[in-house]
Amino acid sequence: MSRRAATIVDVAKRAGVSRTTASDALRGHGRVSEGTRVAVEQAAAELGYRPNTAARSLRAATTGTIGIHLPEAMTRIDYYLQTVYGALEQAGADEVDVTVITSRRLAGEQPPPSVDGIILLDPLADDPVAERLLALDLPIVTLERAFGEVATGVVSADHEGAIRELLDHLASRGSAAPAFLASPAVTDWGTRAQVVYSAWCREQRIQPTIVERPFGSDSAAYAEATREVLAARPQTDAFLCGPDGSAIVVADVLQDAGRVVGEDVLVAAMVDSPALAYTDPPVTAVDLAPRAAGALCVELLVRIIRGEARPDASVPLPIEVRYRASTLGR
Amino acid sequence: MSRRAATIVDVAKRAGVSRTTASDALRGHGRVSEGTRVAVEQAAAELGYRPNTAARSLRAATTGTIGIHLPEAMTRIDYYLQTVYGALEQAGADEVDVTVITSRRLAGEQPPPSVDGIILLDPLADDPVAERLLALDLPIVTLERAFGEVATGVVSADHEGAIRELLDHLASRGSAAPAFLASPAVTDWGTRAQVVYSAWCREQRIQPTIVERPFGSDSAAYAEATREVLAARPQTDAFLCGPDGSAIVVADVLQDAGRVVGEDVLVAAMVDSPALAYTDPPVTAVDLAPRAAGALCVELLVRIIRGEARPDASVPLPIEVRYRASTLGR
DNA sequence: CGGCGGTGCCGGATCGTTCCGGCATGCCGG
DNA sequence: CCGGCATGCCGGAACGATCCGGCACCGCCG
Repeated sequence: MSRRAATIVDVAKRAGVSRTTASDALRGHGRVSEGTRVAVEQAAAELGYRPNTAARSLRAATTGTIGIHLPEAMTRIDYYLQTVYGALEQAGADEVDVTVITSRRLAGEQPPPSVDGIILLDPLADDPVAERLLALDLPIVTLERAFGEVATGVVSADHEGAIRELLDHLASRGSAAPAFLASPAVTDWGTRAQVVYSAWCREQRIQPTIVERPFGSDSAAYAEATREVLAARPQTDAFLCGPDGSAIVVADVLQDAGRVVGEDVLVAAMVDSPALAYTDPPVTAVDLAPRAAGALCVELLVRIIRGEARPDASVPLPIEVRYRASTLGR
Repeated sequence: MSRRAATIVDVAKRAGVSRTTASDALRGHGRVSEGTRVAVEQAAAELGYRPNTAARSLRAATTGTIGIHLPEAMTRIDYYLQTVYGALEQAGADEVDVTVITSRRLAGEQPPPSVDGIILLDPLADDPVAERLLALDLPIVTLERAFGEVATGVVSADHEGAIRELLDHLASRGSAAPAFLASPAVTDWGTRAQVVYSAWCREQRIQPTIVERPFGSDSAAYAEATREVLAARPQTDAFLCGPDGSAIVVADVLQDAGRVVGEDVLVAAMVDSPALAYTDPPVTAVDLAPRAAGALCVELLVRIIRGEARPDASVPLPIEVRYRASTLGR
């Protein structure tokens, strides 16, 4: 804005040394006497010197920035937004910057942003953007889904275990016919959930009831799905709600239909959110620990970039069921 | 990862021209014959050439990246997360990258990320991070609050009008003693809300009832605040809920206390969210259009950076009250 | 035929930082 | 007194893309 920013040469001149010495002094490299170091530091402070990141990146062939991508449909889903913030916090601690790569950003002719590595949040099975990012030949960490062909770090949780825990819990609370409002199989998580539910029903010799709605559907779609289940299978005595935000709608529809949630019908959510603890009744849900998920992704990616972890390392994400009145009664 | 990335020189060699010609051909500058241009483009495609952003930035003294900062306490608040995503979407359209600057990122010794401009989301009155960013002497756009000393672009909504509309609405639905669960005066928005509520009460000759909780409080705090109001002023017949997420809690506490929301007590929220449309009853709220807010900030900042808008330009953000059963009855 | 303007292409320099190697200086031990 | 070595500092080069100015060539016109 005002005038040209100070460069290392300006600092060097002011301290009466060469640019090399100034650089060494500030960076703590090479051999520099104590007095010189102090003089350079003072000169830098006086000039408000800030190293030019572009020059540094050019020289170092590194950017100090990582990219994080989340599928288009997910930008309205609280879970993913939380994940991104978990990542941002960890990135602050690891001293790297984060550029969020939206699908739109990669749609045009523009070259992809230059980053040292990329995090893919639960990539959709056929996401063309994820494909393009994989092709960049950079260190990659994915949340949940490992790609077969390319070696990528993976952070993943034991969703199977959590979902089984929920289903067992519903059964132990007397449910004989739990229905499943499924998230489509376009995410690894969604796919695994469907597989687990089916397997569990088979083991329990229970007739499965699955109703599915597209990813990122609105509340109306979930309401309608609930009514569909009630109409088709009136004996349904529990709902396992997959999509983020669907449980509130399901509970609402059930109450309107005269059912008492927590008493004659149970509701459990596969994705916890702050709201679920304050609905009436509060809803049992799996805390997917999105903040931790984001943080772990960054941590792993940074270690891979720094060569401290194998590029195909795997990190577990602890998740937990929060039991609430919707499955426990009042 | 594999081998060295292709540079413009590699492209030039392969196309049998000089690096200048190659650059001109790809960039559409200078004078290049059609045949040469095609040859260069093909060579670039074959080599998977991607221009080095650092080098380009160094040369151009520009980064093609903007920073967006939101106060620490707000990273758990859906409204701001949505705003960030609105900004990201617009940034994709404007072909700029976005680095999210967390407070933590600026806490250490690390130099701030180099960006062409910065967006400050509703900066807290005394946020040291915001101060540091302002000192960078870059184009700045703020959401809501204009800083006196520094010329910054501003995107702002008519919150006063919206809050007055809510209060008038409550009064027209029979409320004689609306209480205000206030967000603290650490944001411009919070401050303006308190001023409007007080002024409105004075005009209506109504005794104001304000209860305030710190920014980013949890649900328990809002629940306790609600009970505090009920105890102190039992004649309270309406709640105006400031903090994002507080309305659900307030409504819940009121129901537990035997009040019927929408009938003998009204609830209105100053911040809409998807959940509010699906609580029981749905809650009247101001749609603050966070996505649009973020998009407008980016649009304005980009125009300022490109010299197409004055650095102290001001852009209005349209917001709207969504009327629902919590103030309309069933 | 000489000059002139246009076309197509190119070399050098530049952005700011960092690193490699080297040059003085001074000290010490043999 | 001299060789060896450590210390403190510095110049040149390199990272990759871009821009300025210039050069060679061609055709055309007077």
